[in-house]
Amino acid sequence: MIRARRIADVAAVAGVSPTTVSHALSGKRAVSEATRERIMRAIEELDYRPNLVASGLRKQRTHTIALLVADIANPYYPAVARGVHDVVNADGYVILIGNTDGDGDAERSLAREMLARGVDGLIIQPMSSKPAELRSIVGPSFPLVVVSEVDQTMYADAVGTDDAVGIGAAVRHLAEAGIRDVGFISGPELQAPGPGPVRLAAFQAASSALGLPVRDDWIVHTTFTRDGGFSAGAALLALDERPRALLCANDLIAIGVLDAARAARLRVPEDLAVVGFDDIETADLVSPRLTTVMNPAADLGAACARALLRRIELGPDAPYERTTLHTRLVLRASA
Amino acid sequence: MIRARRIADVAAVAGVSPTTVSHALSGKRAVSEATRERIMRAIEELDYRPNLVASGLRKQRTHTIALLVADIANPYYPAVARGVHDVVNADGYVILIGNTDGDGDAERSLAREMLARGVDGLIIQPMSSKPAELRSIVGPSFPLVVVSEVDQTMYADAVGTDDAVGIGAAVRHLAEAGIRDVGFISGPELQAPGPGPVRLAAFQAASSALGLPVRDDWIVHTTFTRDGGFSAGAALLALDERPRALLCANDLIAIGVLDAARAARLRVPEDLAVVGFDDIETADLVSPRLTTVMNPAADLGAACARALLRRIELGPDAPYERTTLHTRLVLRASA
DNA sequence: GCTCCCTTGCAAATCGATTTGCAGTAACCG
DNA sequence: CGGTTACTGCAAATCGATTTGCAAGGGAGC
Repeated sequence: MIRARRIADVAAVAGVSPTTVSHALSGKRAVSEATRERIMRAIEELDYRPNLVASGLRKQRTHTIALLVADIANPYYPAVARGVHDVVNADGYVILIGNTDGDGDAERSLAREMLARGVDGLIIQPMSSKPAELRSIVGPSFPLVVVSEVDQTMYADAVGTDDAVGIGAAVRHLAEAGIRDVGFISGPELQAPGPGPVRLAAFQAASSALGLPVRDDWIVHTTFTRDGGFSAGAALLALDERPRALLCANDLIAIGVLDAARAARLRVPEDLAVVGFDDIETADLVSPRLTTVMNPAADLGAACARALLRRIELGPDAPYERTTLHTRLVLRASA
Repeated sequence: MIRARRIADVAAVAGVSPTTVSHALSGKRAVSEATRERIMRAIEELDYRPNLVASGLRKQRTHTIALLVADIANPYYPAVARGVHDVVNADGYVILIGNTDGDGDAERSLAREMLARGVDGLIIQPMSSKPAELRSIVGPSFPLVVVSEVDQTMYADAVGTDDAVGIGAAVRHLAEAGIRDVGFISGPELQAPGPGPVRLAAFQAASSALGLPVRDDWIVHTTFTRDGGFSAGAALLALDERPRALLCANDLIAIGVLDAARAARLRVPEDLAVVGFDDIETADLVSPRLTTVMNPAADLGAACARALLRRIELGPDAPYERTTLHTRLVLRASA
């Protein structure tokens, strides 16, 4: 087995010390043009690639960042991941990815797992952990970006979307169509500020602002999946008094509701209006095409990545910042 | 700033040497029950977590693997990634992910980038690089799993799907419905054995096996996207003699073809039958529901992960193995 | 010609965990 | 009671790159 090349091998071939090779590569100290030339030729010849594990140990910088999402197989997150990837890759970083399934223990243990591997920063959309907990896990000066609808700049840099704006537009749109009996299907019922509760609160706020009643029995929690939407939707549609419209905390739930409506032989939007959230690609492909709130996933990922790189560069003393991206209602056929 | 705890801190608190702490943790050498107890208490008290960068440097094992896909935002790959994730996570591994966009240079440079970070293995679905090239990059004894429709056990462990079986079933299905004029929309035209060319070849083989003509002007290449499918489909449908059915190298292309058919005011499947490949979730949601070849993405990811872990455990001397997963035709409404 | 500075290079310490060689103690046997 | 074995523990070397302290050599200035 051929051993990987070390910096010492390069130094030997070039006839200099490892120090000089390192300086030639990093530019931390001047190296004569002739020497640098010899070193570069040696590197070429040996196909030398610096060992980033050793370098990471010494420099305490691995050029690796961690991205923790609920479920990469959920259609919303890949776009986020891609946004992150493209921004950080351009700066020579690679991504360690983890799926938490929205579980608080998994979030915390994966965060620790990543930290132990010396990542330079962490991007996470916490579903069950509080930002303060995460901050205490990673330590006070570690680059941490949380995705959150509410301001978290007490604890970390934050990136989020103005979900309330999109939800408000959706409620207003329904009200203008004369629809007052609106239900809401949220995500799992959790303590921490995940997207479900935030969107639910926005729905309640928008409704009362318009003087619309909010019925507790028309507010249900389920998983962020098509199946979850189907069963929650079926339950609501089986009520004696059923809502005339359903707002859903994400598109998968909304698509499940479309299934449920079809199963209940209800016409959409005539009998039941359905509004989703996220505007995943599929939203434009289902029948009827889904009216939904557009959530800029790739932009969000890119913004997170930029916030993280900025923090890595600036160090821990600069004040935390929050970036807010905009949502908007996309009118299609389902409402 | 609070420094992270080192093994020396634990040793000091427990009143032993770092050696003993390491042995207590790894079990490589016996440690008396009393000592182990003290060490564990010290670890608890200090919230010590071993630095995996240092450990990785010494042991040459980072418990990190790399996964290189064409585009994580493409709906097929997240399922693969999830399958890989769940299998390796259970063994304490985390995943470094990279998007190659099917570009050969990106594949090779990302592979090197990952190697420099000391990953214990690499899973890749090469779109433009030959397995032999990849093997030469990673070195002869490095754990490498390639996803490929054709056997690659000359160079690496391989996992693939029997795409020809699914494509054959699709062609036969069309033939049985009396459809002989079939076109094929493949992926980008590349030298290496990506999924596009393989599926195209399977189509040609299946057609001639059934004595069906294959017209070159009904075979086109495009990107693996909905837009690609739309423009390629529109071009084919604008021909004077247009095909009666279109097989597509993936579902996104097929969905784009459905768009094109709608734009050309053709009925599907009456005027044009459309068959996709992959069976992504969206395939069941479009209108008409897409007939497609099911490609077991999560299973594929899991199989890759198992193959890689097996290779890591067995070492380089065991012969390369190939795992083949099965595709099958899913009949829905579009063909 | 002498001093001072600048350039360039090297030896050695460092990052944090692992592992090998060596040794001290206790227990056990005949 | 001498000798062997088993059990524990430590000091030091190691993984590979980076960085600091030191110094040699050459050139410039007076």
